[in-house]
Amino acid sequence: MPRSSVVPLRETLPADGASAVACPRPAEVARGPCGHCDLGALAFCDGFAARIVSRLSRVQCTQRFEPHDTLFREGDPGAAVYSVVSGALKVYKLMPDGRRQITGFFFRGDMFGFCLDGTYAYSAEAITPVGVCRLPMRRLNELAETAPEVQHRIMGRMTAKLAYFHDHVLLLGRKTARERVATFLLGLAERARRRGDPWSPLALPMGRTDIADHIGLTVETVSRAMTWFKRQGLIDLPNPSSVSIRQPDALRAIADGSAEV
Amino acid sequence: MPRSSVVPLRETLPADGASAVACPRPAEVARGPCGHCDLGALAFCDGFAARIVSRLSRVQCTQRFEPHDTLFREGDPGAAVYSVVSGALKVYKLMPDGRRQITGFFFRGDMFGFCLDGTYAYSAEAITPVGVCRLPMRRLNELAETAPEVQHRIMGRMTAKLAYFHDHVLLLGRKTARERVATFLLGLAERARRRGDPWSPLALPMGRTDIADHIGLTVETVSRAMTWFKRQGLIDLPNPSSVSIRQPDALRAIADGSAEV
DNA sequence: CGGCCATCTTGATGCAGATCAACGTATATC
DNA sequence: GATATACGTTGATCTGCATCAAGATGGCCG
Repeated sequence: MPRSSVVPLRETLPADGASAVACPRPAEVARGPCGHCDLGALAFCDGFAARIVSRLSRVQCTQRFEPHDTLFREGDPGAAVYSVVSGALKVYKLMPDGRRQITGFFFRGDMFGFCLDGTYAYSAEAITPVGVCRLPMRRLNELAETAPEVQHRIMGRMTAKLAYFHDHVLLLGRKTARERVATFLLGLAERARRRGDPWSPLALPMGRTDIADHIGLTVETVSRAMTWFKRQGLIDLPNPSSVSIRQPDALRAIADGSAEV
Repeated sequence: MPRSSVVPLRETLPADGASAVACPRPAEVARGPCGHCDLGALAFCDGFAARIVSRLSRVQCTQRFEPHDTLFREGDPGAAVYSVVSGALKVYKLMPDGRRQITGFFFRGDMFGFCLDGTYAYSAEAITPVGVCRLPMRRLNELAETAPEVQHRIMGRMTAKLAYFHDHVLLLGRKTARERVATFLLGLAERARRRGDPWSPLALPMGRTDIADHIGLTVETVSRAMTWFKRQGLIDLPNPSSVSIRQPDALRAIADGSAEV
């Protein structure tokens, strides 16, 4: 049995922890399509007709969470989807003995929280301070009935997530440790680039343990792979939470499994 | 590097192989919501208004494939989604060196073929003789604009697939060989039960190599796990392509990682 | 400044599952 | 019925990564 991080199954923060500000209506954050966030083109509601934006704006609710806060837990009734406004968070499943699998990291512009049978199949926890835009699924469905573009956008986000899972399943099922780490780093860099964040040096807000629990390895193996890349001159590690990608092509070759090494 | 089945990267059948009958319009199969299949409540169009069913019926196209036929290949322009009418098929991704990851098996009532940027991110191949109902994505989107129930159903299928991936990623990232095989067998049985097929003895239309390439193991390890379950009296293997689940609870305990062994 | 704690890295060792190698078993072909 | 071919099972050995163990590094707080 692989070790994973073996979460002690202790109680984490209640989902409605004190640090979660409940739905402040005033537009306190900044400019954006609906006035509630500063995501611009990354916002879920970007490009929608004014009528739709205004209705979304009325049903949405902005929340903030601190590191280690739990947004919701596996098994909770799943009433809403979330759009990340700022910060980073992770979504994971636990096994009865504490083995953990992180099924996704989410950043500015990402959406998560889709669920089947009205129950979340996984838990969500903030990594850094996080701002989210919470959209009740019921309201979203109502709105979507008369606004095909809403449905279309939701489906687009879900399709992207499905594509990501196909890749990740290939990674977990068939790639070696170094291939996994290389793939992970390049994937993070690509996502940073797409949302307009610096991708080299690339920020690694999550710890080594989280990385390990995402790509099916142990902390030690992740660390060794990183050190090896560094010694090969493929990356630089100015500090544990950022990476400079020095030779993207070489890293890409490793990630694809086409490297000669 | 795990061995996987190392597909020789040879050319398989062209996607429009001779055996694929192109869109016979007459309702040749049997009774069903739209008259083109006999899926009943499993059909994509089940329960839709007559107007919708009739429009779906006009844009759909029934195809048949023989074992080893390729429906589409990774990188092909992705113009349609498929609903399985009969038979079994698999969807997979390849690495440049031939390592293969099967990302899903599909049976009667299942849908697949959702794709991002109009390009399939994976290949699809028939395992047994297969009948599918092909729905052009463009037409489906048009229809969905005025029929929220269509959008809603598509989203439901996608959400189910996302939930499956969360579970499968946990399996691949954190479960042992026996846990994986137990989980796989129970998952197949559950799906068979839901679609009204016999679940014990359970049919295994796919070979051991396919199973291995789905759950991230080698054929030998899959075989050994099965033999072990058999010796423990948890299952019976009347022949390689069917399993009788003798002790579902014990198997479930292993699958969950809560077994004492 | 110094001690503490969490996190990351590095080294030594062990083992689950991959690999290599036969050997059954079943279906197809002539 | 003999032969061939694909697939599944079983055994022996090897190895990549997990595990165990111990430093290094750095932020935080008294």
